[in-house]
Amino acid sequence: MPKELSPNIQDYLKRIYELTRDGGLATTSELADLMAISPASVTNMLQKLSNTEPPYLTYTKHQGVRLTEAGRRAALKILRRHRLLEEFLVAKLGYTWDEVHAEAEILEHAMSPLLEERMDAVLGHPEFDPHGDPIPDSNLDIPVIQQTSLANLKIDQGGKILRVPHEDPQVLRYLGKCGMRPGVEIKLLSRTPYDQTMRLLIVETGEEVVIGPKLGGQITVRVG
Amino acid sequence: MPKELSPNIQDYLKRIYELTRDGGLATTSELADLMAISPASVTNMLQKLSNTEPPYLTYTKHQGVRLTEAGRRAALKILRRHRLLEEFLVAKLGYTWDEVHAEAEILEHAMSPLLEERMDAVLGHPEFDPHGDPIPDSNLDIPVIQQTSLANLKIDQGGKILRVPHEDPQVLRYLGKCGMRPGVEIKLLSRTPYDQTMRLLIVETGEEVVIGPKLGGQITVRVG
DNA sequence: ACTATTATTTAGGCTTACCTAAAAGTAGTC
DNA sequence: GACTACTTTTAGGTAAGCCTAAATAATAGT
Repeated sequence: MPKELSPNIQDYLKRIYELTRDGGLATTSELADLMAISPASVTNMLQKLSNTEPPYLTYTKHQGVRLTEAGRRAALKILRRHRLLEEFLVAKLGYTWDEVHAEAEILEHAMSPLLEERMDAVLGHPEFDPHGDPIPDSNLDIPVIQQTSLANLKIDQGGKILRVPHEDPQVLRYLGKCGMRPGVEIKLLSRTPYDQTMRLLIVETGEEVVIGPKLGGQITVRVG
Repeated sequence: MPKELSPNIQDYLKRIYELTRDGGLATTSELADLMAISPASVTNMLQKLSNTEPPYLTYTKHQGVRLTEAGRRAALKILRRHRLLEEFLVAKLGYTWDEVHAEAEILEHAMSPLLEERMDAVLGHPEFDPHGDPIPDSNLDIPVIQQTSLANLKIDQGGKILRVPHEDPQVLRYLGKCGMRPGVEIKLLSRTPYDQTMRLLIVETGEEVVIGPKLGGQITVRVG
């Protein structure tokens, strides 16, 4: 019986999950940065979490960490709550997509299994949150969709925006105002040679949008 | 600018508020009992909370505590969140009145002012929670209603149940099954001489209910 | 009024999770 | 291969909030 993890630990696991989605390792300083705490504190916690039974992560000194299966499941559990909450806040309480992240970040740790279940039910078991991020189902399975980064689009290629996985409210408000929301059809008009800045057409409105490569690189689309 | 109080401290203040609603003092052991922690821990916290600037309570060694105005306001803030949450869970997420207390107890500490405001709005600024307890408004004013304990009813006197302020799910399920819910009209049929057990008529259904003096003493009614 | 019981406080410790400062390891450049 | 710069770890410390055990104050019974 895995005992109840502290909110702190849940946060560490969630962050590590996010940092290692590419299959690589997460480093001490990446984590320290992301969580706005000192590297020393991170080292301590990583050591602790790799010496539990079962261990939540595999940790190699000076190299980095990755989650074990136990760690991954714990991370997905929180991620499910987080994304369900975001969807709930938008769908039922009139939040905008830039307001939900910070709120969910706190509420996710105060959420009982019953509440999770009820929210899931009244939302009709949603598959995606307001940013288009997939919500793991109650078995922690994640819907898989064929997707690619906006940065991979070819000139004149169109697609539908799937995910805008930013957390910064300012960024989200800006993107929202441009029409860069999940579900929106876009087409790549041109790309500047040197810095890869993209000029896009919002198909519905005919509006044109300019997006830098850094912002655009994280937005994912389904081409076609 | 009063700094952000920790969940722990908020809980202490809320408990003390509840214990001193009769105007008296709360004692160390009452608090220790209620919070299921040792008396020594309570003493520590009481000393701490009476030495802040501003102090949240006035504490006299070996006598007891009561809240200051700052303490009372902090307590009401939490109480508002707690009761709004209870109402929200019942009205919007299909909870029963015996399930909401424990859930709200945790969520109340994770609730932002924005969330409080949105819940209040979608509920239409409710005045009472599912147990009939009054919800302080956003100025922390509490609706006043003329009420008396069920224990004060005279034989053959009728009234409408206003509050059933129990927390124990078992008790609430029992009372609910009997029809003892806020809003229900009842009439006192008889009272046993020695222990004051009450026999009541649920007016709507014509059903009869027997309630001990301890349970009944906490239920409040509006007579007439 | 005195003693037994009960309630409360003091004293000293533990755990979690953070910190800073100093030591040690890793990597890139000459 | 050695020097510098950077990252990471170790060591030692702090604050919150809980604990137990021992000391002290209040209360109640005779």
